[in-house]
Amino acid sequence: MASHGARGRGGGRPTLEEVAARAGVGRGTVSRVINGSPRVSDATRAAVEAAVAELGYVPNTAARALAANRTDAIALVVPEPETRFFAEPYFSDMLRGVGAELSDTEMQLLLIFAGSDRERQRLAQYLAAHRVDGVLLVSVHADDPLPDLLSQLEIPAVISGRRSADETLPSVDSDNYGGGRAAVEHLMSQGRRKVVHLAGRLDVYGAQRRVDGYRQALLDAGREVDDRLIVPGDFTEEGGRRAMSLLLERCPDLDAVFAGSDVMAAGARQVLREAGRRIPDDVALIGYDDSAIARHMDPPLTSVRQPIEEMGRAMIDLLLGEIADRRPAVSRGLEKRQLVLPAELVVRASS
Amino acid sequence: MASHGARGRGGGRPTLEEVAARAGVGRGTVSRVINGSPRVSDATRAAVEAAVAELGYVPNTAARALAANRTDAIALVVPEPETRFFAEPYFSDMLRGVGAELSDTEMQLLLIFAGSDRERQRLAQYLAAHRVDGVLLVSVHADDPLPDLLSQLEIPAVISGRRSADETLPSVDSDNYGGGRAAVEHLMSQGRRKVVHLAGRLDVYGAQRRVDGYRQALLDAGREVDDRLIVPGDFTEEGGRRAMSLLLERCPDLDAVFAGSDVMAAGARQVLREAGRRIPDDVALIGYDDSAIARHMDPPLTSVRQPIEEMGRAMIDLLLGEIADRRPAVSRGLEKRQLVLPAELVVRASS
DNA sequence: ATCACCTGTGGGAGCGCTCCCACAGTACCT
DNA sequence: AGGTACTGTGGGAGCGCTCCCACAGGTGAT
Repeated sequence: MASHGARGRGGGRPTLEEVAARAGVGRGTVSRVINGSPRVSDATRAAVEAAVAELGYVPNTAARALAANRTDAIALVVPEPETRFFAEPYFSDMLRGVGAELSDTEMQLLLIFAGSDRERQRLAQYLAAHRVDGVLLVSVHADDPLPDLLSQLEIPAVISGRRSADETLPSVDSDNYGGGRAAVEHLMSQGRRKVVHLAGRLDVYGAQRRVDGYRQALLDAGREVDDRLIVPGDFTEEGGRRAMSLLLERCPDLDAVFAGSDVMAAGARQVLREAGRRIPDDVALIGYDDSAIARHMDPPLTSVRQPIEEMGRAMIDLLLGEIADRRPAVSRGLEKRQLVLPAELVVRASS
Repeated sequence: MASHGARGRGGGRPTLEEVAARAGVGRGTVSRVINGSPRVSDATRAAVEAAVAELGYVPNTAARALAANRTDAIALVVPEPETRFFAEPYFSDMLRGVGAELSDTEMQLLLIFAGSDRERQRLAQYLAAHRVDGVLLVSVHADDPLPDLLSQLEIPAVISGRRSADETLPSVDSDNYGGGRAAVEHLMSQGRRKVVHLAGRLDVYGAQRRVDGYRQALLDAGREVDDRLIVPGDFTEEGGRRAMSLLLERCPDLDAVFAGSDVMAAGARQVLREAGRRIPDDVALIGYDDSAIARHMDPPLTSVRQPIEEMGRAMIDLLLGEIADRRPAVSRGLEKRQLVLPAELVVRASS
C-alpha cells in the first residue's frame, strides 16, 4: 500500500491528469498505460508507472464506467430465498468456482438474491440501470421470466442448467441424464429389484433429465417403469421426508431409492430409519450432488457428483466471452455456447 | 416493467436531457424530481413523472456516481475464507438482517470475502478506489489492519463486535460478558459443581468477554477460578473436539461445559459421547449463538442467543448515519456510536 | 526527392449526471 | 412605491475518465 496521495482534502484523490503532469506526458498516454495498450514506448511506460506509484493513483471507476460504458462487474443472481442459498451446498460450491475464476480478473462479483417478489422488483430495476456487464443465473425454473428480461435488455447472461432441451441462452449444465442412469444402473448391478425415484422439482429441467435417466436405465434392463414410484420432492429435506413416506406407502417392498439431491436423501433416510429399514441392508440409498451432507451421513451416502466448481468456472469463461464479443459490435457468431459437463457416481456405504 | 425506451441501438437508454425535453422542463428540474427534492411544484413533478414513465427512464448510476461522488453501495466485508462464512450461521443471520434493513434503501450491498492474502490485496485496491460509500466489517480480530486502513482512507465503517474495550470505530456488539455470566449462573443454579469453559479465539474481544463473564459468575458465587479449566478452541468443530478432550483430561470430574459457540459445543458433544458421558445427566452443555445447530442437536442445546439479525440492522443504521454525516462536511459529533445489545439464555434439554 | 505508411503521442469532445448560481415571479412587509 | 424574502426553474460548469482524430517523426519503397 503506497499510501501517498493524501493530497489536500479527503476526496482529493489524484486524477489521470495529475499523473500525466507528473510524468510529463499527456492524458491519453497515461490512459494507455493504465489500460495496458501496447502502443506506448517502454521509456514512457516506465515514467508513467513511476508517477502512478508515487501519487498512489487509483482509477476512478465511476468515471471509467461513464466514459467507456461498462462497469467491470457481473452479478451472480440466485432466484431463491437466502435461506435456501445457505442450506444448499450447490450454491456455495458454485460461488467458489466463480470466485476463483474471477480472481484473475478486474471484474467484481455481486451476489444478488431474487427470492421474493420485492427482491425481483429491485433486481429488474438494477438490470435496467445496466449496473453490471453480465449476469450468471443459477437455478432457473422453466417459467422464470428472468432469462427473457435479460435478453430483452441485451445483457450478456449465462445460466446454470437449462430451461429445456433447446436452451437459447448460453448455458453450462451437467449430464443429469447420464447421472440418473448411472445411479440406477449401479443399484441394479447390486441386485436391487425395486428401485424408486425421489425426484426434484419437475419444473427444473435437470431434475426431469434425472427422471429420464432413471426411466431409461430401467427400460434398458428390461424392467417396467411404474410412474407411481416417481415422486417429486422439492429439493428440501422436508420434501424428501414427505416423498419417502408416500413411496413407502405405495411400495412397501422397495429395496432401493434414488434421490434427486443429497438433502432430500437426508430426509428420506430419516423416514426409512423410523420405518425400521436398515441402510444399505434393507434399502440402498443414492443421493445427488455429492455434497458435504453425503460424506457426513451415517452411513456415508453414495451420490452423483456434479463438477459444480468447474461449472462455475466454465460459466465465467462463457460470460466473459459474451461480454467481449459484444464490445466491437462484431459477434463471433455461434460458438459452443452450451456446455454439458459429465457427472460421476461416487460409491459409498449406503448402496 | 414499462419496457418502452427501446429507442435506437442497444445502449441508447434515455437520458435526463431527453426526459426534460419531453416534459418541457429543464434538466435541473428533472434531476430534482428524480432525487425527491421538495422544491418542485406539483404540476411540474407530475409532468416529469409522466415523461419518466413514458420513456422508461432509469438514471445512469455511473454518471451519478461521478457527479455526486458517491456510489450508493456498501460492502459487507468478511475477513474469513468462504468456507467459514457458509459454515457459521452467524454470518448468514447477519446477512439477513443487513439485507432486510437495506431493502428500504437505494443502497446496494456487496459481499466481499477477505480470507486469503490475495483477497485482502484486492480488497485494499477496491477500497482505495472508493467503490463503496461505506463498509460493514464483521468478525474482526484484535490485530486486523483493516479497520485502520478504513479510517485512513476516510471510509465510513461499522464493525460488529469490538476490538477492545475502547473501540474507536462505530460498532455494534452484544453483551458477551452478560451472556457468559448468565450461562454459568444457570449451570450453577442447576447444582453443577465443576463448570469448565471451552473458549473461543482469544484474539476476538467478544470471546474474552465471555471468559470474563464466566470468571465473574464463579467468583460471585464464592468459587475459585482455575485457569486451566479455560481452554481456547478456535470456533470450529474440530477445535471444540480438541479442547474438550483436553478439558476431560485435566478435569475428569467436570459436570458442566460452557462452550463459546454452538459449533464448538457440537464438537464437544461428540467427545463427551465417546467418553461415555451422558448429556445432560452426567454433564450439562451450553453453547453460544443459538443457531440452527443448537435447535437440532440431540439433545437440543441450551445456548446464549445474540440478536444477530437485529445487530445487522443496527449496523446499517449506524453506517447510513455515518455516511450521511460526512456529506455536508458538518459532523454531528459524538453521538452514540457504540451499541451493545443484550444477550439472552435459551434453555433447552442439554442443561 | 516523393509518397505511403507505420509508431508514439497530445489533447478535444463527450459520457450523463449533480451542484449551484442566476433569475423570473409572487408575496408580504414597510 | 420600494424593499426583502421566498419559491420554482433553467442551464453552465465540471466530475475523471475513454475514444479518437490529428500530427510529428521515422522508415522504407518508388
